[in-house]
Amino acid sequence: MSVTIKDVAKLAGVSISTVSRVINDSKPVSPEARRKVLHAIDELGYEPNQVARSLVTKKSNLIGVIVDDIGNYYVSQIVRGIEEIGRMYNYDIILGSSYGSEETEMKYLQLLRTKQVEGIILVSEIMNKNLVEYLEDLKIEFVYLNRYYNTLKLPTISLDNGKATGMMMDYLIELGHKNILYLTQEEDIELTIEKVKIDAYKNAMKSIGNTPIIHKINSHRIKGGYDAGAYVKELIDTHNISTVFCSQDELAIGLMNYFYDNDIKVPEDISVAGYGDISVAAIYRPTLTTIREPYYDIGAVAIRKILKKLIGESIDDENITLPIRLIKRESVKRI
Amino acid sequence: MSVTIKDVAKLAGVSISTVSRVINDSKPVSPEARRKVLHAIDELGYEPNQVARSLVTKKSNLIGVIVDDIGNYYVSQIVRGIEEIGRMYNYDIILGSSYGSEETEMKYLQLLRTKQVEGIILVSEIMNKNLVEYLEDLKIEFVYLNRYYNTLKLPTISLDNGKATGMMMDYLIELGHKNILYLTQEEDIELTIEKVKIDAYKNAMKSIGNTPIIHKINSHRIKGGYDAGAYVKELIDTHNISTVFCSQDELAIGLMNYFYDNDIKVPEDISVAGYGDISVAAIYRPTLTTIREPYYDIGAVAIRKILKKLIGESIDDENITLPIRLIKRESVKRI
DNA sequence: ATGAAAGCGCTAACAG
DNA sequence: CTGTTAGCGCTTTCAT
Repeated sequence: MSVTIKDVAKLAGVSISTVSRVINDSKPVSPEARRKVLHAIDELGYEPNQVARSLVTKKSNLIGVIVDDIGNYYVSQIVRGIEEIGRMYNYDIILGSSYGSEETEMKYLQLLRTKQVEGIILVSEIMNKNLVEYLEDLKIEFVYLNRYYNTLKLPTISLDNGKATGMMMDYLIELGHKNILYLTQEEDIELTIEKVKIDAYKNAMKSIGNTPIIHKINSHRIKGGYDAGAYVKELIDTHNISTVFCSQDELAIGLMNYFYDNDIKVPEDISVAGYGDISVAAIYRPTLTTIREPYYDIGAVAIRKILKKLIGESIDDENITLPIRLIKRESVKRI
Repeated sequence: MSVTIKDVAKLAGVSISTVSRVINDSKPVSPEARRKVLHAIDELGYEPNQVARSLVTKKSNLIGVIVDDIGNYYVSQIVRGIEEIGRMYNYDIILGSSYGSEETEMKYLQLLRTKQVEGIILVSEIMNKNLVEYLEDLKIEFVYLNRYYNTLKLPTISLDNGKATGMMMDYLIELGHKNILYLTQEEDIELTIEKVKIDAYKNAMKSIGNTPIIHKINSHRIKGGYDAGAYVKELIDTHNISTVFCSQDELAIGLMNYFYDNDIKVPEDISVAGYGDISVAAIYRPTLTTIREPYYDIGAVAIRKILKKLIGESIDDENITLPIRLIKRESVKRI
């Protein structure tokens, strides 16, 4: 049996209310009584039972986080942001991974409700309509993060992906590139964040009087980039491409792997640019020129948004504009 | 106000005990009553409050997981293993990262106690003596996982690192390598898992009548491997080294980066082997020959161990021997 | 098979 | 400033 508030009260010779008061600093307590209570707590090694406390206060100090796959680098960075800021305000996170299953996402969502979490952050990669509906009329605070899909109806943290794409294009053009191939995943274009990026790419190409050359594949993984290699190589030859700009770093890495395996030198023979700045981007050789998406900050802002509703104005809003940065590395060379 | 068991009871026209019985299947209930209760639950969208339930049953169905850094690939794999198995038995995880701070580890530990977690898994990278003591006389089930240090007093999941090192050495020797440099991090050798690996390396070298050549550095990160590059290059030249065997993949990748940046070709000029099979090992070019440590399984076994104590024999023991595998890739070539 | 009632450990009026 | 008391939502005897 673990030690309860009663044991402390008894040992200290006061009532349980007094004990409660000192551990919560909720009401004035005489120095004498406080001393005795503190002593008793120390003596007994007492730790307040948060479950009991939650039951009465309705505050679990728990934020539920459902992610696609904690093994993904960008996901882990978001979680890290959530966690670090959460800890500052004494909130802990309870974590679940869905691995892309709609069913699992829903299951976790229900579960988190029963655990009385005060807020939910969802890091998803799929477009789960059921879930969107479910969330909409949920009384719990939540933020919906999705790297690929736009969900206009749900509170989220968004970045100016169009501007970022434009930055990269400006850079490439400045280095003398003209025939730039854009490699992207094909998805339901209307719902997709990719739409604005594609538009930005097209605009940039038009601005230099060039025709956009887009190749869509059905993957945003490394393997997808690799498998697209052969066809991309054809496009390079037939269209005199000097740079392949990939909509995700994973595609870029896959493509560079293909090039390496087929003796095509990056950036000597062809430049490659990515988007995301996943961890390998700086480790791989040649290092990958890319756009850095501030995953850590996205997580941090997401939980701030929730905490703000929960504990109010004491959260520093800062109205952070999330910094998207162009990271110049070795995979793109001047022509 | 959310809907409680009382509301269900009222609507169904039965007592709360009856409702409790049907949701827990704890005692026989007449079909008629059951039907009414189920209907009411459905009508109201009732979800039992787990906090209240935990308070009385003393079962939170929560496992606390404290990790060093969820952003580390191997850590995320362990967590994934913990989570997937936990979910099978209806246990959720509450996660905290310590980022190498002893203080944070301790803080989380206390916190998890107050949250009434039923078990704790610690994935640490440091040797936190205080914590080891604290854990020792804690009544909560726990497993201590540490990739670098041995803690004989604590329950853990251990691998045969010596055997794995031997496997790699046999492979290298079989390919004709004789002068093999072992690159490792220097630590308090007695407490370290590295000790057995170094011994295995030495034995293998002696078995072919060669003198061990070990270079110790004070890091197990990519940067450490990179920074060691210049000196390693000297050793290669002076000792006619044909392979550098690194005690961690991170060191191997750092070293290969150095080689790439200095126009030394792997594996043509020098072979490199790693240990761990972190995610980049298969992505990097050349792909890294290494030892695969079964991180996912380590997590899975860790939580199984705890659940076994918690729910008893119903957990399939399997007495899994964790598979350590030699992964042959491109970074090592036959001489 | 079912309901009444006690109690899990704690907080928050309420009365002094 | 302090103690008494009434719950929070649920499970679990104990009667019936």
